[in-house]
Amino acid sequence: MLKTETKKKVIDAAVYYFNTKGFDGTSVREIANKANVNVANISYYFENKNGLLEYLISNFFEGYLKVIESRFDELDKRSAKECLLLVVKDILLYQKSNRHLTRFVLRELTLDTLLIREIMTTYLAKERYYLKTIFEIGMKQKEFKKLAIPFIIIQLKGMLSMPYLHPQYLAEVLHVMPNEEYFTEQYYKEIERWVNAAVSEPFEKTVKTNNQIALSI
Amino acid sequence: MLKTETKKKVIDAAVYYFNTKGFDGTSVREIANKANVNVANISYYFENKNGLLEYLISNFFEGYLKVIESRFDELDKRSAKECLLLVVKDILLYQKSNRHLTRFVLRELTLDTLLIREIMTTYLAKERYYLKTIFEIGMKQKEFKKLAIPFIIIQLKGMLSMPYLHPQYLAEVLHVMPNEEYFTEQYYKEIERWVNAAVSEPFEKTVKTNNQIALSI
Amino acid sequence: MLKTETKKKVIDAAVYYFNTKGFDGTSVREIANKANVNVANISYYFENKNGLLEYLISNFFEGYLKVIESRFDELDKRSAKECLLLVVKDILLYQKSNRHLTRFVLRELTLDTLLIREIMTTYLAKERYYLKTIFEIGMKQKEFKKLAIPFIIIQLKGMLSMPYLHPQYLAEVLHVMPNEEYFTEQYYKEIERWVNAAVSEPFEKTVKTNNQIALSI
Amino acid sequence: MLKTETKKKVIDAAVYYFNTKGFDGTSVREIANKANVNVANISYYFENKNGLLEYLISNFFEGYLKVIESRFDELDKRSAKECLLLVVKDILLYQKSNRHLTRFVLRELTLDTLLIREIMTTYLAKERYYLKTIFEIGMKQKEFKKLAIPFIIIQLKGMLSMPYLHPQYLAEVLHVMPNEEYFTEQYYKEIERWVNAAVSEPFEKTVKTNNQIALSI
DNA sequence: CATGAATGAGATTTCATTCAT
DNA sequence: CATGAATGAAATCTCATTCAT
Repeated sequence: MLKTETKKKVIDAAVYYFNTKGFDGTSVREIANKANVNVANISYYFENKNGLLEYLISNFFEGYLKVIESRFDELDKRSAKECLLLVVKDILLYQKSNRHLTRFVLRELTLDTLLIREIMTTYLAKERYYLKTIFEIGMKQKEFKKLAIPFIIIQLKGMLSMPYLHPQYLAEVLHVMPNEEYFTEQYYKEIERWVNAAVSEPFEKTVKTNNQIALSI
Repeated sequence: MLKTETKKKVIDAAVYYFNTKGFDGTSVREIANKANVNVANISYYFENKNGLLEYLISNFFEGYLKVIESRFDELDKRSAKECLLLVVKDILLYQKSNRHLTRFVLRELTLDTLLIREIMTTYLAKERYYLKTIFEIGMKQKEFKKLAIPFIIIQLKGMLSMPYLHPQYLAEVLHVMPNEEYFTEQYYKEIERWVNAAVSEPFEKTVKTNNQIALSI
Repeated sequence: MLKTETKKKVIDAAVYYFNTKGFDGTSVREIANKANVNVANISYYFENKNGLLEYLISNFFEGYLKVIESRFDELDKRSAKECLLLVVKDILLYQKSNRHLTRFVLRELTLDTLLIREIMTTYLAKERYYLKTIFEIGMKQKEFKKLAIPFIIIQLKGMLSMPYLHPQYLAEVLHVMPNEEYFTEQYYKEIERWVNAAVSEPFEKTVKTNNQIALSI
Repeated sequence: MLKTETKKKVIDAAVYYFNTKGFDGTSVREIANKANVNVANISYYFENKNGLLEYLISNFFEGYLKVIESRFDELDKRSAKECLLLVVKDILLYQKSNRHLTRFVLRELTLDTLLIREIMTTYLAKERYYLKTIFEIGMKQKEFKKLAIPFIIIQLKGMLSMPYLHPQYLAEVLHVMPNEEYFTEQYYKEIERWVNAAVSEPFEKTVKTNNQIALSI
C-alpha cells in the first residue's frame, strides 16, 4: 500500500486539476506540485502525460461498466423497467462518488482524438449494448413503448450526464447543488418520472413495484 | 458587419480546431496556418488568444439568446407550450447551423474559469429567466404540471445539448447522424414527446394544436 | 544578408560544439548561448535539433560532391591519374577549409541512424560512382594496375579522412599540425606517393606530368 | 577475471549500444534494459556512466597494446618489415574480434575530452613509440625507404581503422562485408601491398620471406 | 493591414544518480 | 548483490506574444 503512495497522490492531484482546468489546461508541474512529489514520477508511473490521461479514462470506464454489468446480469430476476431504473440509480451514484473524474471524462469525450475513438469502440459500445438490450426486452414484454432505441439512449444519457458535466451551471444559475446529499435522490426521481411518462406503457402494472426502489446513498 | 477577409478566416480556422481539439489543445500557429494568414493577425484582431475565445463564446450566446428572446416575446400571442416547443425547435436549429461552434462552447462551459463564470451570470442567467418564465406561465395556465422548474430545465438542457456535445458518440456508437438533414426534425419530435408526456398536463387540450408545429429546416 | 544573421550564428556555434563534443554531447542551449541568440531560433530555423543535424550534414555533402563532380567532368580532358590526384587535392582542401564541420560529419557517419543510411544511399553512393569510374578508366587506359576497386577506395578514403577525424591525435601524439599551412601540401604528396607506388602502373609515362600538379592553398 | 554475470551483461549491452548509437546517444536505462538488470547496477559496478566509458576504453587499449607489444618484443628475431606486417595482421584480428568495441572506441577518440587526452598521452603515445621504433629500425636496416615517420603512421592508422569505423559504409556503399571471414585476409593483403610498394625499399630481399605470413583467422 | 523574425516563459520529457530495502 | 522507487537537474520543444518593416 505504501508502495503506491506517490502514484495515488499523482492521480488525486491530476483528477483535481483536470476537472477544473481540463487536461490541456493543466501542466504536469502543477499536478506534481499539488501532489507534493517530483514531476518525473508522472513519467515513471504513467510513461507520460498522455499515459496518465489514458489511465484515468480507462479506470473510469472500468468502474462504470462494472456497475452497469452487475445490474444487467439481474435481468432474468427483474423486469426491464426495474432493471433500467436500478442502472440509472447506480450510474448516478457512481458519478456522484467520482464527480471530479466524471466531469473530466465526460468533457474529454467531446474531443476528436484517437483515444476517445478507442473508448467509444470499446466501453461505450458495450454500454450501448446493455442499454439497448434492456430496452428491447422491455418493449418485447410490453413494459416499454415501441420507441426508437437510439433516441431513447440519447435522452437518457443527456439526462444522466448533464448535472455532472455542468455542476457549476446547476449551482450558480439554477441554484441546485448537485453535490449535496439529497440531489441525487431527487434527480433520480425526475428520471424515474421520465421513464414512467415517456418510456413505459401507461397501463403497465409493474410500475407500482418499481416505485419501491429507494436510493441508499 | 463586413469583416475583413483575414479576420473571418481566423475565426473559421479557430472554430474548426477548437471544435475538434479544444481551446487549450489548439495553438495560435495552427489556427494561423489553417487560415493561411500570419500569426500576428490574431493579436491584431483579438488582442490575444483569450480574446479570440471571448469573442467566439460571446458571439455564440448573442445569437443564442436572440433566438430565445424572439420567441419569448411572442408569449402573449401563444400558449406556453407552443412557445416552449418553438424555443426548443429554434435552439436545435441554431445549434445545428453552428454545430462546430456549439460543441466547442458547450465543452468550454464545463470548465471553471472566470470567463465562464461571467457567461453564466449574464447569458445563462437570462436564458434561465426566459425558460423559467415560460414554465411558470404554463403551470399557472394549467398547461404544465406543477414541477420543480430547475429540474425541468436540467433535463431540457441535457437533451438539447447532448447531440451537439457528442456528435461523434451519436455517429459511431449509436449510428445516428446528427449532421444529416432529418435528424433535427426527428430529435425535435422526441423532445416534443417528452414535453407532452412528462411536462404537460395530460388532459390539456392545447396538445393537439401544438402538434402542428413543423420544422422548416 | 542581415535576414539570416541569426541562422548563421546558430550554424557556426553548432559546428563548433558538434566538432568538439559531438552531436549528442551538445545541448541546444549551449549552441544558443554561444551564438548569443534565443534557443527557440533553433526550432524556428531548423524545426528541431535533428533538423539542424540534417542541415549541416547535407550541406557538407552538397559542397563535397560539387568539388568531386567538377573534377570528374574534366575526365575527358585529363588522364585518370591526373584527375584522381586533382580530386584528392580538392577534397583535402575542402576538408581543410571546413575542418570543424568535416570532423563532425565524418564522426557522425560512424553511427547507425536512419539519417546516415540516407546519406549513404545518396551522397556516398554518388561519390563511390565517381571514384569507381575514375579507377575503371585508369585501369582501362593502363595507367592503373588492375586492382580491386572497393579496396582501393577503402584505402583512399581512410587516408583522406584520417587527419580530419583525428586532428588531436596528429597534434598531440604525432606532433603533426593538421591545421597549419603546409600540412595539406605535405599530406597531399604522401597520397600522391601512394598513388604512384601502389595504384599506378610503374612504367606509366604520365607520372611525370602529374608531378607538376601543385597545391595552391 | 571471473566477472559476475550482471557486470558482464552490462558490458555487453553497453558495447552494443555505444557501438550503434554512441556513448552520449545511449542512456543507462537502455543499457540496463537490454542487459536485463537494474539500472543501479551500473553505478554499483562502474561508479557512474562515465566510469563505464573509461572501463571500456581502457580495456580496449590494454588488449590493443598487448597485441602490439608481443610482436614488438620479437623485433630482435625478425626483420622490421616482418614485424610490421605481423603487427598489422594482429591489429586487424584484434579489431575484428572486438568490432563493436573497436568502432565505438575509435569514434570516441575523435572527441575532445579529458579522458581522450589521457588515452592519447598513455596508450596512443606508447603505440606511436612501437610503430616509430619499427619504422626507424627498418629504415636503418635499409628495409624501408627514408620517409617521414609521422606521415607513414597517419596512413597506416587510417587504413587500419577505416573498415572498423565505417563497416556500414563498406557494406552498403562498397558492398564489401567487413564482418565476413575472408575480409580480414584480403584487406591484410592490401596493406601488405602498400607496405611493399610505398614503404619498403624496392630491391629489399626480405620481401620474399614476408610473403609467407599467413592469416590464421 | 499584414508579415517574418525573434523572444521569453514555460511545458514535457529524459536522464543519471541515489537510497532504503 | 540487486532492486524499485524517487529525485533533481537539465534537455528539448512548444507557445503566445511582440516588434520592426
